Amino acid sequence: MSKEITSRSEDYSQWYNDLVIKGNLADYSAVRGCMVIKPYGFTLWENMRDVLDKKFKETGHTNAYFPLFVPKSLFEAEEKNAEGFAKECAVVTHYRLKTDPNNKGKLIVDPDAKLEEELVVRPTSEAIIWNTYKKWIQSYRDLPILVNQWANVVRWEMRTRLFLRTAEFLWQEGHTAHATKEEAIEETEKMINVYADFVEQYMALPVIKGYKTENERFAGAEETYTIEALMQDGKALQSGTSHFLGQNFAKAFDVKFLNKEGKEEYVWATSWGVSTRLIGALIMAHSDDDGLIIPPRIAPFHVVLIPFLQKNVEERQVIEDKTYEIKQQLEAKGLRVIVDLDDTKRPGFKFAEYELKGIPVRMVIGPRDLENGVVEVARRDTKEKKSYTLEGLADSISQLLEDIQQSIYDKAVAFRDEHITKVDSWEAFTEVLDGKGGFILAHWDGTGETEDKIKELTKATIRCIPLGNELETGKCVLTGNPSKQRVLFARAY
RNA sequence: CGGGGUGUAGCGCAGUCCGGUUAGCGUACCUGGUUUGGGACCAGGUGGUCGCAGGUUCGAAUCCUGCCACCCCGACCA
Repeated sequence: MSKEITSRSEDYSQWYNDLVIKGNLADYSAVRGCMVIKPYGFTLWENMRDVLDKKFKETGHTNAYFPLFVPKSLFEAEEKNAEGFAKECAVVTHYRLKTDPNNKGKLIVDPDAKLEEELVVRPTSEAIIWNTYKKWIQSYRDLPILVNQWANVVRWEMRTRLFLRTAEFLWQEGHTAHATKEEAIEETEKMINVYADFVEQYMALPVIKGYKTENERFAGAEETYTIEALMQDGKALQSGTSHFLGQNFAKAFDVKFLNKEGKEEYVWATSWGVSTRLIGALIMAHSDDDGLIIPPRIAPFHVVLIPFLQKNVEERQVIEDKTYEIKQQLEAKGLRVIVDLDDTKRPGFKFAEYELKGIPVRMVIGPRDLENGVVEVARRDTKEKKSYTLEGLADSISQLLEDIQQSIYDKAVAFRDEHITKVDSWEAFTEVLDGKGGFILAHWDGTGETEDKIKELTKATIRCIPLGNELETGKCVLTGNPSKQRVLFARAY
């Protein structure tokens, strides 16, 4: 009806937009390229954030906060990083507005209030953080520094998409400083594993861990690790990255420490981040033509209770009481529950509404059910309906939620596995790309030129060189030059 | 930034080509009633600077000029 959503087969992009908007996660705003994350969407983000934050703390990190603005001179210190972000930076040049003398009631930028030094709105915080770390670090005893910040960043993208690419987005960025290269690399790997575990176990989304080619690497990094997820349209989505920054930032910001031998050395660095983009990944990986499908572990609500309210006041009260009793039982087990008592809407309407919003379990409570000591339970992922006895209900629902979590994951794994194709010829490469899509494992001669050429010809990029990749001699799928291993290609968001 | 499209009630649209009473339809919303196990029905109602700014005209949603925003595709990117 009014909330009808476009089907995936009809228009995948529109389907995605419909889910975000009509599923109540986010909305467009008056600011170009920026979105409003609505309460329902933000609750989802908070749930994700809480799990990640706990994992960061368990791995020894603490939170801090650094400024939104970066003086241009600091920003440009690490050249490669600065160059990489230069063309998408918002820049503050003035600090005051004034009334337009020619047009009362309107404001203009006061030309007399020009900043001596322009401020870059952070697209990422390495510069301001390493400028700070310089003050914190003198000896090996000051290391490691394991800091994370939850923040907003701005990247002035030409083309934006809700959650996937907006001009401003929310993320966390970890920035660590270490005494040795080995320790920094270990940290980089540790954090990509934290991300992979989170995404797989909580978001029910299987990922492929790997490292990026030089072309795809973060500007200023020596090595970039990535987790790559697969969307239902066969395109890959980079879902998190962890960078080994070597001594690049330490050198740029002159951050040295005295080691145990009393010798001065540059500090080794890492940075790692995931963003609200993960919500986009979640939507595109799991949802269907009826709406969102959200894995229970991060869902804003686990269960919606829909009582069938009767006209008769007494009967009505019985149902209502029972509904709240069930709510309490479920909440006592730690479940997040909402009750819908709105009797201006009919049940069918509500069913569709909560399916759209992706609440994992719907429970219907009516007189017919109560007579039999049961409630009707429908799971969102499969739409399967079943009666559950009231006895031990909270336990059986907890178990059901676990089953749903697992089954969403299993489905995504099956889809992902079906969409990893090994190819050995250029014909097969393009055929798979244009046909079933997904990941392609193919030989590559290891040169950036070949990578660029493949991208130019097909829009496919090397998503990563999988961790623990088997070595296997072969011939590059494009050039026929010798290759030591297969790498993972895909078209990507 | 290039190509295409859209902008009229909260949402979805018609009307624009060919200017002419009071700008219409669906839905949502409000009131009352009947309903309620998969998107209810009847009756009555509220809601509009027709994206913005100029211009042409007796008269502009409609014609002209400029601008803005958003969507889709591309280049760029997380």
